Amino acid sequence: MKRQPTPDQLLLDQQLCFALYAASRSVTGLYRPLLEPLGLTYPQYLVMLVLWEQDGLTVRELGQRLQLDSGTLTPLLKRLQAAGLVTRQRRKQDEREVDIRLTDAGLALRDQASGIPECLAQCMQLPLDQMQSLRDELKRLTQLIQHSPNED
Amino acid sequence: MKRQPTPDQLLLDQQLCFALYAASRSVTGLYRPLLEPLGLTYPQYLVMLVLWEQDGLTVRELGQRLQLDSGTLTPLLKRLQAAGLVTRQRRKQDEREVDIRLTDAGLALRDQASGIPECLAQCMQLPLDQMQSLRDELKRLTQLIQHSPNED
DNA sequence: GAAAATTGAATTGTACACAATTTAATTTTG
DNA sequence: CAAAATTAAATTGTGTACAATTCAATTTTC
Repeated sequence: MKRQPTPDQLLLDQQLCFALYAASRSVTGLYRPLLEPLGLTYPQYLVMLVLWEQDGLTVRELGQRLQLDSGTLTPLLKRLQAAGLVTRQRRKQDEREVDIRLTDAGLALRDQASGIPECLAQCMQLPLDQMQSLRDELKRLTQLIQHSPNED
Repeated sequence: MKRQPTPDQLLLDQQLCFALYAASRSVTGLYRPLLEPLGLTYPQYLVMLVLWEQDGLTVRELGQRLQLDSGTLTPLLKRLQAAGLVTRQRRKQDEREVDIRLTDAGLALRDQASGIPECLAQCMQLPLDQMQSLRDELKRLTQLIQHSPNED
């Protein structure tokens, strides 16, 4: 009455998906103590990265950049607004769109954040070129998935 | 009065972390339609993978395997219990520990899930050897982070 | 140009993540 | 062996994710 063994493909350690999931949460965990002094969570930090790069985007444009929908972004942006880092305002040209803009405090935070990437590279103990090639492989994978027939 | 440009290291597309975060959510999205017929979410599927491999683990042991804490696992396991896939029972030897065991239905679900890994490999459009090497790089990264002095 | 379709945010509801606290059971120690 | 320390789950509270719906503002179409 011996139970069938689990086929190899269902073993946790074989799964690319779990390796991704675990690595992603691990790296987010590295950011936590670095972002805490800035009063940001990791997804909030991503939104700030986008805005530091290009200010005055709509919720939709932020969502395209980060692959997040309004159900995630709306409450997140309200928290950033409550923290005094961004403003939210309906656009004159099209009142359906909400313009997200950095406040002075939001822009100023960029200087405080500027050391984080280097600090993280240290924490990861991974040579720069390996980090870059891993990053590029992951970007390629994401592209493949999002342009595949299953995801549209 | 031109604003300072954002330094390269703060650009979203430079970030390994964002590549990881986006890839992880993308891949989870591929699972969603495959898991929906089984009535499982992706983290629930991971728990089932562990139990199919080794039944009768405690919450703590599951947490070690998946790197999740009881705050995440307790409600998730209650949902799996409500779905009739697992049982939760205090251990006789040590009543602090809760033993998680597959029901017959939980074990039977393994057969339904057996096609998923292959189906996913197809979806990802990535050669098997590349999937494996990417997986191993990610596992190495996770190891590095978890054994680094910052994470203990 | 008004009805119909589309679009962009917001809202609602479910399910993670994870820090922090609580509770109960077991171990360790004086 | 009893008080103190430790451990394992559960609970509480905050913040994502994301599907689905709603609502208001535009566009399209007849």
